[in-house]
Amino acid sequence: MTGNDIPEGYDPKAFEPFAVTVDLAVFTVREAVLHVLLIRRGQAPYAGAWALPGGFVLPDESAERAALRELAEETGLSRERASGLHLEQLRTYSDPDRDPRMRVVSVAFAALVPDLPEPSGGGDAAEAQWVALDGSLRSPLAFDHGRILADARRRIGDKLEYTSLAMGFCPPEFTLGELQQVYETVWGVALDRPNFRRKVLATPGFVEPVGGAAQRRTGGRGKPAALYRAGRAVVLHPPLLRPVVDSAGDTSGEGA
Amino acid sequence: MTGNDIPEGYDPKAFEPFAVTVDLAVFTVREAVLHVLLIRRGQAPYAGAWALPGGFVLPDESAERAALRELAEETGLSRERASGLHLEQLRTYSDPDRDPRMRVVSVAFAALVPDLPEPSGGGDAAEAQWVALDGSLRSPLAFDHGRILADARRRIGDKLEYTSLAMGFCPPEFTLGELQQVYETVWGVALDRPNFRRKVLATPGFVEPVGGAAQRRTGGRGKPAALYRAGRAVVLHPPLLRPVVDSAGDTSGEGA
DNA sequence: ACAAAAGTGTTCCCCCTACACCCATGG
DNA sequence: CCATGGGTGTAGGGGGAACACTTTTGT
Repeated sequence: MTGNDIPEGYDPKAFEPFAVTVDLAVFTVREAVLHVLLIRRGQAPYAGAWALPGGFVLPDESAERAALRELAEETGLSRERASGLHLEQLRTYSDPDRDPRMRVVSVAFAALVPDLPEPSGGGDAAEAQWVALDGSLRSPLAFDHGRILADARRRIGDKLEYTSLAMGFCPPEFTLGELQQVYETVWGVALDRPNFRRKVLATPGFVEPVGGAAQRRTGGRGKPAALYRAGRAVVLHPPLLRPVVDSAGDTSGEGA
Repeated sequence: MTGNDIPEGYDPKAFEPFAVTVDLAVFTVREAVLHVLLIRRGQAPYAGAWALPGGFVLPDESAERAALRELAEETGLSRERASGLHLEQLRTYSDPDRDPRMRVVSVAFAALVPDLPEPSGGGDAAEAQWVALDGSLRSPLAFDHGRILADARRRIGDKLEYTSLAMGFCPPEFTLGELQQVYETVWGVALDRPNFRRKVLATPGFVEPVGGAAQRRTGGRGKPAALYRAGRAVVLHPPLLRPVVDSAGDTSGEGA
């Protein structure tokens, strides 16, 4: 609201103070498995449990800025490199008792990073780790972070259909095979390669070929793939619809 | 984050307190024009300007609860009736100087109401008014509310494509013509009636016919239309794609 | 020579678009 | 009986799914 309905003579400090934080669901794809960056909690509450990285919003920064700062800290990337990553606001979680200690309102963000050479980074954050989302994560996350993570994962999957989001998981130059890997990993389905290729190339400016192609990347055999980089178009039209999956797929490991 | 990265001996009160508020973009369709519920500001800053209704999040309620409370207050509806309305969180706006007086973080919501018999409601809120979004609104909104409104409007338009959102603008029982009106009004395009009908009926459980049909509603001539009500399905699949509009349409009136 | 991965071509079918056409009611 | 809005039918075209096929590399 910002300004109306303020009772006369209202004093903001009369209210119990709200702490405002950001929580980050940072995703990457490593070896065809979706991973999230998590932190093992040291103190109570939820000592020993996994939690999403995050931190307080400082008095002079927006939630977006705080999220970017935290992203850089937790991944060990420089501010410049981090600002090139995809980072988007998810939604805000504000249940009065989501933190037993005090009133904390948290603005959740989802971030996408390519497979980093270093596991996490030797910077400020000590214990951030990539955790696979393949069902092996059994213990519930701290606070309402399980829900946040599930929401973030769903949002990412949905946006793959009609945006260039998937390239956020890729290095600056990538093959169409790598891009398809991302889709298959996030969605947990197999896609037809010829059709995938056509759809991705159908939207002008979605990906653009880089001239000097065919550098050998994935150690292996087979015809060397052409390299592409992300184009200007951020919306994929027509969208790349996810095949309907009747029942299967492992959505486990997030029940918190 | 909720709990990690707290500096040792951290005292939350050492931080400048954040006020947390909700802002509501409440939409309705009246006479084939999209309207928003706005409030004329009395005091500075932005005295005399239009603003979105909203208010503080109280210490013991979530943002969702606060939004519902405000929605009921501003529309004059009972809490029960209001809770039947569509109300969804949009995103959070947290620029440090979005309010010149103090640090205010606002969680924005979008709400949809059917065309109410009463203009706004004789309840608590004095001056809430429906304002047409047809380009006649020239003055910029207070604070960053112009941006919030634009974001809300875009989100609503987008979600019409693949959800049952449009029925939020309709009374409990409605004709397919009325439903089509909603789409055409929000999107600002004309749709082919036979095809609209088929698409809406294609998803089982999206709308369901109510037995005793053909009540005369819109004073008028023509064959009486069958009545439908919202079904259980909330996703429209396949989606009802918005025709590509090359250039025209009035998106004005929101530049703030 | 064979496997593996990239890339191209082609067929079939479904759905969407566009209209034409009938039905029911009010004036 | 005509205007108006509700409802059904149908021909045609575009695009996606499925799959066959060629190309280029490593072993």
